[in-house]
Amino acid sequence: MIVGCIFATCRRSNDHWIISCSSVQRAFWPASLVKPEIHSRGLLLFLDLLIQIISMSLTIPTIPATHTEPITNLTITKKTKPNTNLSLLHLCNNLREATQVHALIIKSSQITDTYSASRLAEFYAISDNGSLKYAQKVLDSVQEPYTFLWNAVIRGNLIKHNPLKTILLYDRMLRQSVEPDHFTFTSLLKACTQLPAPAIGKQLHSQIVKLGLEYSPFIRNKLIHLYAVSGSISDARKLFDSSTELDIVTWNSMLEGYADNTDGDALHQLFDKMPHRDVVSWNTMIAFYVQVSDFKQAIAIFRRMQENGERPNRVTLISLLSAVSYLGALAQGRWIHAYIDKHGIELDQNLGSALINMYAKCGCLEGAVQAFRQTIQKNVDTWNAMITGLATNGQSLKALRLFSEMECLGVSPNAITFVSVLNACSHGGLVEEGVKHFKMMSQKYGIEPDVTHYGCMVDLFGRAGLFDKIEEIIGAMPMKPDAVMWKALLGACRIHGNLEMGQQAGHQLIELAPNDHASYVLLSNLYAIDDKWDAVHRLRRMMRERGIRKPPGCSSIEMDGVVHEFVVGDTTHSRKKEMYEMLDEMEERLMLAGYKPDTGQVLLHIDDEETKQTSLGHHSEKLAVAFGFISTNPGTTIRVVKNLRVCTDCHSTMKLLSKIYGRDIIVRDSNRFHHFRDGSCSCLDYW
DNA sequence: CTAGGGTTAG
Repeated sequence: MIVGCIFATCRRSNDHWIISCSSVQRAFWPASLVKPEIHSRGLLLFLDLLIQIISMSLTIPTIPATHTEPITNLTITKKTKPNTNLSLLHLCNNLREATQVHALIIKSSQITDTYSASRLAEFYAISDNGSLKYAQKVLDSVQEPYTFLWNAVIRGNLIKHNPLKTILLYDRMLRQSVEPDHFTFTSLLKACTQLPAPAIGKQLHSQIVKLGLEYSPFIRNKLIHLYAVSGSISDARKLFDSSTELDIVTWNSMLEGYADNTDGDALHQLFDKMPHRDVVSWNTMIAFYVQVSDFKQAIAIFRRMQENGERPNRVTLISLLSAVSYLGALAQGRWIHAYIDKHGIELDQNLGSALINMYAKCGCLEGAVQAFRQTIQKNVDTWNAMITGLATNGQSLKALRLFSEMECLGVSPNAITFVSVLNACSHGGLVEEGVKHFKMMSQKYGIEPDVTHYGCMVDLFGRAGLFDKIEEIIGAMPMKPDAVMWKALLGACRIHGNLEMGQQAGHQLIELAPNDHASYVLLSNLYAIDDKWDAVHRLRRMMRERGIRKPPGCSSIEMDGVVHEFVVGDTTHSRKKEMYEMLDEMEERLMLAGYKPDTGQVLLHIDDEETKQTSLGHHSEKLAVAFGFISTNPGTTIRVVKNLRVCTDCHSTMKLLSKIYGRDIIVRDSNRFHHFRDGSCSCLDYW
């Protein structure tokens, strides 16, 4: 694109460059190349010209293609006052280069010019190759900094996630009698929202009113957002209602306020009233329903979004994948993956991790591996998602192998990585590996274990029945055990029949999580194994008195993109008759295979042995599997998601069923995955 | 002369 003529001379006057060449030589614009005369002044001028052209501060004359005459003189004019140094700033690729330009600006005394200083400070503050330290230096070095300069540094601190500094800078700005404008306040209010510091926000609001800036739509939207998400939803609404012109951001800010306050009714009302909706509006709705665990509604909103012709973006897809993961709705998850591929959406680290996580939560490791491969730019989150996926799906050794691979590639693990790795060890019964990695995290990577890591160790030792090790680790850790840890211990005591320690753990757990039904149920299960029915009844009574109810067991299975849910003894499904026939057949074949019902964990106080059995036989996961059997071709993998932990009877039943019917059955319970195949389970009968 | 708003996984 750059042009001129062969052996030209380059002259520069105040606001333009002239390239001239002798009339003998023909110059073509814009095809031929420029070769300036090699004398130093001409060369320098020419380089200057090139830089200006690259930084686009020049107006280059266009010459029609029909022009065939030789050109002897070209005049290139400047768009604005030429400022080579500042133009260079935008060509800087790293901080070193920027400081060199900074030096040029100082050398040429340009730094005393407030405009140049501002642009320099802005570059340091905002750009990726910048440095807040240098921005601050520029601010400090200028005799009389003015609003723009302050705004640049303030905004820089906000962008680089330093909201507190942002507000402190504002204080200094006022002391130096620099008047803030609406740009200043938008940054400041955002800082207040991030902190959050609603009280400071209120003070700012009054200053905004004093300065007459309250009618700026930017400021108003930020204020609404701040009030809405920091608990003053009515104040937000007041501002919203008093606004004369509402733009889409105003609506979305208010919408997000209701979402944050989990006020679904107000949210929906507002959403329905919106004159226009954009992708953010829809995303807010979807994220809200994911947040309140109404995943079906989240997907329903997405359907509506599509009907309205709004194209989903990355955020939409991530929220949606999260909903699909919870539901275990693999077909819908696959649809999203196909959508991503079809629209050429690149798997960035977030979307990639969300996709890996979705496949893993649906018990589909092949999909997870594919998504992992497809994510080109992997970060620690990508690796974590894959390691977690392998660990939760019972592929402990593969998880550990992947961890080593990650280390080899020089990716630094973080605290979450170690949660996954330790989980892999505990689920796989790899005590030594677990201990090794537990030590590694602080010794090699300087990551201090938190309560979740200690919890993993309790799980690890608990599974192996090493109760003295557990006491050791609980005694040595610098924090108090949390509910998760007590649950892990209680689980271990149940498996190994350690009534005494289990009792202790159970009571600690009930004290720590008195409103969690699982606390009572786990302890009750422990008692039930030992036939301590008195204790079981006491716990039941305690639950009743405290108004704590065990939610009904509920299992779901996805069929042709529809999620079917079943509860114990469900009789509402349209194919109920076939299902119950299938259940009878299953029971018959189970009996033939030598199955004996395990009634030990029927929590309900049912005396009649036969009723106990029926109640067991109709546990929701069995219904879901029966439905799966009658709805799919032989050999198809059955994937079930359960809201509670699977009981021992269902567990042994599933093992047998997988063998009898020659089917892989994958059950995700509230705690982990069970891949049943050919009579055994990936959890190795420990959960 | 210059700039700016809302949504994101594990």
